[in-house]
Amino acid sequence: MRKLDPVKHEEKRQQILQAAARCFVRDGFRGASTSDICAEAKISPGHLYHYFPSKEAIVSAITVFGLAMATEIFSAIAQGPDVVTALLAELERGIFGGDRSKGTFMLDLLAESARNPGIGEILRERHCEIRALLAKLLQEGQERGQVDVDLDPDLAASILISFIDGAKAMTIRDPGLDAANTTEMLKIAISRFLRPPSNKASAKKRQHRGV
Amino acid sequence: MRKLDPVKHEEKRQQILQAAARCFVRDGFRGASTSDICAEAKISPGHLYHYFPSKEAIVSAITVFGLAMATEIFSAIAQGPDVVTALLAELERGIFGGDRSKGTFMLDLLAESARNPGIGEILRERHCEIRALLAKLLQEGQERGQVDVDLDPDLAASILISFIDGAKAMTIRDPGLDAANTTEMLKIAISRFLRPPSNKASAKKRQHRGV
Amino acid sequence: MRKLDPVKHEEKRQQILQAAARCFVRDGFRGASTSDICAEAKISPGHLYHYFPSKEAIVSAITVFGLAMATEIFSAIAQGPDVVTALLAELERGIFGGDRSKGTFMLDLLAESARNPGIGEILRERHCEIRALLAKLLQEGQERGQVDVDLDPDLAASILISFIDGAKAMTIRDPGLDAANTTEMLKIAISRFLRPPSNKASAKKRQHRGV
Amino acid sequence: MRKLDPVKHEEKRQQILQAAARCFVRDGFRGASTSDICAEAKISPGHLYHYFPSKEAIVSAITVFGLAMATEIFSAIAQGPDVVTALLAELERGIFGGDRSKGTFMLDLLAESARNPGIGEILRERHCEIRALLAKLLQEGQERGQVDVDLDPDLAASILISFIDGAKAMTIRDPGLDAANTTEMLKIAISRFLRPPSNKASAKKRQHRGV
DNA sequence: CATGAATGAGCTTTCATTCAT
DNA sequence: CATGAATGAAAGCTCATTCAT
Repeated sequence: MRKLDPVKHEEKRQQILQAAARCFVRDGFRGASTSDICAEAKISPGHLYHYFPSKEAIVSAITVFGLAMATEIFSAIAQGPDVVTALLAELERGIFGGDRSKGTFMLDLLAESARNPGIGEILRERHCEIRALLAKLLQEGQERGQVDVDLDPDLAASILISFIDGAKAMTIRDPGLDAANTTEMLKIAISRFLRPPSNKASAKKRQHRGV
Repeated sequence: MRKLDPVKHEEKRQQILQAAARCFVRDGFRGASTSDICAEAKISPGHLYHYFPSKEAIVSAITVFGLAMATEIFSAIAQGPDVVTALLAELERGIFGGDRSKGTFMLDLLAESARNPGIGEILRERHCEIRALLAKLLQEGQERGQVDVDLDPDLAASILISFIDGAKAMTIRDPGLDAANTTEMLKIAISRFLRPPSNKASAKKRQHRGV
Repeated sequence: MRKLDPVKHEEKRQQILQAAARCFVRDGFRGASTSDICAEAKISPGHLYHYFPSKEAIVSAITVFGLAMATEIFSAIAQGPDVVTALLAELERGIFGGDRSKGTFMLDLLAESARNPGIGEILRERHCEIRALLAKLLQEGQERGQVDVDLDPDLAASILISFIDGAKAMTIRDPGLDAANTTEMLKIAISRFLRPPSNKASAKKRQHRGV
Repeated sequence: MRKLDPVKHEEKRQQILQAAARCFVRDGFRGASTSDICAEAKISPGHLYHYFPSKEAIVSAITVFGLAMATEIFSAIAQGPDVVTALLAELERGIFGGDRSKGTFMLDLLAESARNPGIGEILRERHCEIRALLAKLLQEGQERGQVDVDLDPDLAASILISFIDGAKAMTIRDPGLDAANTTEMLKIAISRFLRPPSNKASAKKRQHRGV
């Protein structure tokens, strides 16, 4: 009669993780209790510990999951023809569109990562993946002449990711911001940042003059 | 009959606030308990409530204080000759220099602001001040021909602030980043963003083409 | 899958309620702490909140329970042949008999009701029930000629209940009172209050003279 | 310069006591804190202990004071021509008139007396005084033929006081009660209780028949 | 006389976790 | 697999009281 189906087990685990994600997005890692998660997942408190050894483990799993999704999104972006266009689509979709509390969740995750070594390590590992993806994209852009070859792809990727993180903060600091205008301005910033200088020589000169 | 030193009271209040700030920087708003704060401030648990009516009030006061400091820094920046230089100095000093946990604190504050209406309001009010300061700086830059006149100063200011927020996240995502290289790259990003297009006509064209 | 015994849950709830009742009787609503209740019920402090959402809820439940018992007692009284006899039996049993601290509990409940709106509402609702019961009893007495028909049953019932409340205060004011003598005297007071005037005409006259 | 005027000291003590009384009437003995009392009396917490060694002492003093007032009132009553009239005047004034929270205060005091030996003793002592006053009044009534001589004055006095206590409970149980109607009904109850039987012989018979 | 700073025990409540069934 | 009873530490906060000035 008993089913020790590992597939079902994993399925349930995922359901709980989804429920936990909703709680964390809503109330933050500290603000959401295991009780909240159990209620959201419609399971008993004891049962939660059948799938996860601790709340920390849930937080870790969510972190892994959340960043895996980010990686996926960036993978999808990588299909697009143009880095700038792709990044902006992501910015518009993920930050000004729909549920802004996901942005808050990311900030929460970052803050948690800075204090919780376990989470921190996960973040850093996954960040490297994402950065590598973006760096590769930039490199391809450089090869196609769309991106300034003077920019170190890894470092530029880090900066671009920081722009995305910052944009999440922006919606909190100033919720009244117009999405279209802001995206347009971000587009200018990013495209100017990446675009090769019109005059190749000027790039060198600019660095020397320190503008 | 004599009213005993309200100065001393304020002094102690500030001491407690400093202690609370250290706790919040270390453990976050949720992670730090009133007990922790009392221990750090070397006072008894009951005495804390002689100076603050609730933990929330302490969080508010810290938020006000922290953002007032940010405003001050930006006021100081405004003295410098050049927006870009000033912003970069701040980025280098505040983010890569010294105590990076202050960056984490800011992310915590942002996340808290998104969920705690009281804190949110404080943040938004102060953000407006800071943004206005920066916008004025940009406007002056535009008048001096240092900044692209096509950029809306308010919106550009918001974006620049988001870059600073993002940079704080960057140090968490990638603690190994070299400060000098990263600052240099940020300098490129910011200066390219703000710099007037070499050819004035091209600016107009850009808008028409919608690039 | 199986829904585990809601009967057991209710049983434990009742046990805790009994323990709380003992604490409240002993120390009053304010004087008894949740710790006291937990100790009396032999459960851990956290577990109390598995059964009741707050101390206030326990107070409410106890109030409901205590007044339900009072209603029952009055229902039982209503079986007796005679209002006066029944009331006196209750007075003797409940006030001078056994545990006088239950009287104190009732005074506590009354004082709490005056200040705590939630408890107040419960008291008033239940009081109406009890008063109605007693009023019906009086009406039947009037029909049988045992009770003065000039007395408004509702008002007279209120007065009789106030005599019972007052009797509880009496045992505190003067613990040395002899139960038999006092009951006898109360019997006189109540029976004279309710008994139809020997001369029917005099009743009318009394009202005209306003004595 | 320093005034160790014992008169002023006593004056201040009384002021504090008045303030404490207002707090206790409003919030009860347990519900009112020493802080509340200090705020109401406009003194500092430390200063309170210059006049009273503890909160308990304040409660005691208030108890003494409150019951002294009650004694005074009954002394005043004793001037009137008729016990029943006097009692009713007091009932109407003190219970249905003005501030009903004073009734709640009395119930609080009774409950406290049952649990706090110190307060209990004060109550019982003062109660004896009041009862004696009332008993004397009743005795005089008996001598004048206004009161049934078969009633033991002390016991009847106790019962009458219990009616007053009960009336205080009545206003809590049923705040909508009409003062005039209720007073009228109480008048009937009290006057019938005390009034000498129209036929002296019938009194004896009544007791034997057990009506 | 008077202030208000300071204490520390205790309050109600929450929470992550464990255990018996 | 699943429940929910049970725990105990810790949270934020209040309070009567003491002490230095």
